[in-house]
Amino acid sequence: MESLTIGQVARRAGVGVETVRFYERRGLIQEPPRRESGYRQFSADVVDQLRFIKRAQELGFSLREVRELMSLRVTPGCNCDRVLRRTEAKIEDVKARIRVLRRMRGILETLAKACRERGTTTACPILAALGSKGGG
Amino acid sequence: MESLTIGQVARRAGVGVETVRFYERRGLIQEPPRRESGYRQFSADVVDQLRFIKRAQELGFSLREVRELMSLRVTPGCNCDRVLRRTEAKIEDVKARIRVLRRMRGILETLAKACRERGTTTACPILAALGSKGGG
DNA sequence: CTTGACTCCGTACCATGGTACGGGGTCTAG
DNA sequence: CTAGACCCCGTACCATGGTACGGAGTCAAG
Repeated sequence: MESLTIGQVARRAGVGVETVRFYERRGLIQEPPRRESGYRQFSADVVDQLRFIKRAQELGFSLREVRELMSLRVTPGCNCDRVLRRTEAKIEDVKARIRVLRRMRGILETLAKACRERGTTTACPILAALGSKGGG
Repeated sequence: MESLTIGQVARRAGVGVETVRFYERRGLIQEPPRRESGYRQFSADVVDQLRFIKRAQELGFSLREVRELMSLRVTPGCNCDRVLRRTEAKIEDVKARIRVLRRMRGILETLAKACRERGTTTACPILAALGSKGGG
């Protein structure tokens, strides 16, 4: 099996070398074996793991959550029920976040609408709603 | 005009004393006049400003953004158009976050469904999707 | 063997949004 | 006058997600 240096996995995954070390410290990727010299020897799988981290982050997961997701992957014997339960919990988590954001969007849209429909002499309804006393 | 101590404005606004000082350092509230002793003398308006900050934060504005909003608020004549534009930008921001989360929810639900329907001898589809190459 | 790119490590630093600590001064009620 | 609550300040600390620095060792090409 060919092994990759930290620079190689970093480039292939599109992250920085320091980021890979950072993820290692945070437990998102396993500590790889080393050469005599101390150089890390990564397997190509780590590139996929790094890409998974990036994707999950883009989807709003914190590194802590990503680590949880990835720890399921490492479980020997693949305890699929536990994986499923965690995934379902994560789905509920995502749904809750969507609900919060939807509420925010609704409020903001109501405010923006009121603002667009205001009379020219009327005070800004957005600022009013946020608690302004009219310019002070 | 009665003046309030930092503890009084903090209690009335429902934030901590340290938080008020923190906002002052960040430029979200003006530096108030002081007594001879150095004690801050806040006007009651600051309580409203602190509540404004809290509400804006709940709507997803960062402190930097809140500071911008407040500087608009202070502008004489209430520059409503600029407030509206920032609010609309924030709406787009929130919408984008919702889209991302919805996509993730879809992916997670697809995985969970496949997992529930898997044959007992089949490898966990969730782990497969996470990039597992067989338990390493 | 030299050169230059790469890697090692610990540590410090950036922004964000605060919270906590410690040693001092102040204010107010009793 | 004293006790206790409050306030002052600077600074350090928490978590999050990295980025940068500097001195040293390593590796591969020429």
